[in-house]
Amino acid sequence: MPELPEVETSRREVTRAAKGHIIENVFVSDDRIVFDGIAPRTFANKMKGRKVVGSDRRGKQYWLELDKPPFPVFHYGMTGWMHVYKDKSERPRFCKMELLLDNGTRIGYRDPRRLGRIRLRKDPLTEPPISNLGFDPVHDMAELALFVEIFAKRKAPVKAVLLDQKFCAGIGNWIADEILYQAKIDPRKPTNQLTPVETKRIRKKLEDIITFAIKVGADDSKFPRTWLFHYRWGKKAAKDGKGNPIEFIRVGGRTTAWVK
DNA sequence: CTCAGTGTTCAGTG
DNA sequence: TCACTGAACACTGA
Repeated sequence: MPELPEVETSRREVTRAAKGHIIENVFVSDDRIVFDGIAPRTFANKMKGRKVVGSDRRGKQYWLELDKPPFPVFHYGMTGWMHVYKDKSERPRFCKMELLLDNGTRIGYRDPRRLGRIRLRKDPLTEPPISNLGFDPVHDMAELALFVEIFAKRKAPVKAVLLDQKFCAGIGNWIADEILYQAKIDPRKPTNQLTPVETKRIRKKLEDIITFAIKVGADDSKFPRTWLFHYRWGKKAAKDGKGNPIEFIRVGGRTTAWVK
């Protein structure tokens, strides 16, 4: 479930569990895809004995700050998630990495589809992939002027631009659809054809939706019933909260739910 | 058995 | 170089 609010919620849970503790042991699976640019064993060796002092995030990427670099950077892909538990027997299926802390807590990264990535960086903010990201709505929310400027230069469908992490870091498929549904804008409309008023609505909804989703810990049962989110998953004859039919089309290479 | 999926990357094209 | 599009990646579950 990992878009910005889900990743932020997970980061907070992991940080709460790990901050101030020493990593006593590390389990790694021999997965050369999920571990990107580093051998799993090397990763484990670098983590062992380190103390977790904090964490930070940009877009869908976050990292743990240790008492000395390099730091582990996590990206959940489509199916990655971090689990916190006490007993080894709770280690999840498809576990790619597990940190054992000095208080017995275990933090395990699970990723069945293996589209997530674990990396090691000395200074995550200044190195790829994070250095390639656009603004983060929580840390560096862009001014309206920047939205207008970038939208004017592009002609891709507005949904495709919202999904572009070089524009804005953290938006994924459901948030892009939610923004455009609430802003009442056709996802296929090229950004260079949006009016200033439409652009302003998009910016506002983007900020509101992400802020709210984080506030409720990305618990979708707490999302307002007016949000498209609750109605978009039933593929057949889906209707929104007002009974309007939801259409499913393909935009930006993704299934897109919207209401005319 | 087939296909889509809360994401990213890469090849091909303009 | 850049922007854009669509396929590829890898695997589960409907």
